[in-house]
Amino acid sequence: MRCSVAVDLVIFTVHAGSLQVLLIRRGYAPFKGKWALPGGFVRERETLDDAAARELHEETGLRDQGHMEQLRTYGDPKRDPRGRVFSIAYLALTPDLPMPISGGDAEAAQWFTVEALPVLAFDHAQIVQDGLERARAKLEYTTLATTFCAAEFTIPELRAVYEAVWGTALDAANFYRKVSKSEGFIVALEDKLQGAEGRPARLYRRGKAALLAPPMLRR
Amino acid sequence: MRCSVAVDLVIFTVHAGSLQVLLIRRGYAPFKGKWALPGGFVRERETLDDAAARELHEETGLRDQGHMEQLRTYGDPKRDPRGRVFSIAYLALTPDLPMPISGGDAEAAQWFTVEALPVLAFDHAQIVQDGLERARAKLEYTTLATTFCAAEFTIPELRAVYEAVWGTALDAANFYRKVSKSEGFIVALEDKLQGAEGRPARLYRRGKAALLAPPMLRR
DNA sequence: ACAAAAGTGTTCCTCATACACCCATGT
DNA sequence: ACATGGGTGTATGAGGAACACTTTTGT
Repeated sequence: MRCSVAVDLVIFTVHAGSLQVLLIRRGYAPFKGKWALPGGFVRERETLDDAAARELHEETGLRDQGHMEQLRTYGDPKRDPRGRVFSIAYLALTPDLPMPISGGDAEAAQWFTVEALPVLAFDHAQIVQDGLERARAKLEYTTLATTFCAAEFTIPELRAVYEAVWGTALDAANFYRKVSKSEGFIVALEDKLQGAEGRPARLYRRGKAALLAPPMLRR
Repeated sequence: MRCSVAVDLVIFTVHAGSLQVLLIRRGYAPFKGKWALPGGFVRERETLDDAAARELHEETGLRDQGHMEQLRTYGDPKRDPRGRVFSIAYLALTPDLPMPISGGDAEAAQWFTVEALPVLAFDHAQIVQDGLERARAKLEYTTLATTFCAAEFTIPELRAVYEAVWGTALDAANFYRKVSKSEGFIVALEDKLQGAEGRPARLYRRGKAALLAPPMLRR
């Protein structure tokens, strides 16, 4: 069967207290001028993970930073007007970046708050939705929330990540206890973050644990 | 790029107190004579879900019974000696079936206990492993355990499913309470299962809920 | 001194675990 | 009667939610 295989990326970041996804404006048909997920075709000798990592690097300049995992594959025969195109979607979580590098065949690249997305090309609205659910679920039982933060961060910053991704308010006191007692989640540093209002918060680094035990549950 | 797209199925059932997976013995090269997951190429006008459902029906005779979901996609350039073949793996959970129908290009089809698998073709050992982990995790927070049971089942039978999939013993008393109090998980019937040793157990049917709240946690 | 935000103490409640015990059936 | 396994009662403890309270900074 004639077909092509592409990877598409749902790249999330937390910026200004809200969860944002990176979209590009398409420079060519089909859906020229429409917003879409960054992505591209898989090359001859490339694994899927490599293809996704390459696309992430082209769009954001990131390499070996943040987190990336396969999301799911979309293969409806009518999803692409050019013919049979299978898309393997990846989910990427990145720290708050300066501004996206719009390279390649995109007219522009821009971060959008997930609550206010434009109309998307192909089945990309569905892909973003699936990525959003995966990301929300993963914060519950993994330590991935820290990949949204810089190398050094405070507990209130980490809490802001959870609140942005889940769209809910968390009790600061209980969050503090839970996170600081969870084995291997975060490691305390000596320094404190100065300059902000109120009592300065201690700085932390990511711990080695990948799984959160006990998990952080949302209501 | 020249490539093909296939679906491969990890079909689990619980039989004789142990979790089993359906394998076929390959009738053609490559890996002729080796055990592998059932699967086949996706057709021209077929969605991925349809291709997986078709393969499931060909192998087991099942249609619209049990549960099926996409697992993940495997696309290493060297995973298939014939060339670039992407495989979209599906996870299927079925009730205890009579015997597999060995149709198509397989020499034989057979159920294997997951603890004693033969050497598998391609990267299928990895796929089974991933399916196993997904299935184990899904029993925790969904009601999918009932798809391993017949239409009518007892609570001890349901418990046996959990014990087989997780490979752990559960407290019968606590399991009973938890399962019968969980909203929408199972609905009680009037009948009881006769003929067994000890006090007869009441029969139940699947409830409408898809998610288990609160979840059933393994240690 | 006061506002603001970090961090601590404490109470209440839900739910998991463990295990003793009662119930209904076959032999 | 008694063995077997279904089903119930109940004590204990861990962890989540709520919120009052103390600490540390900037202005």
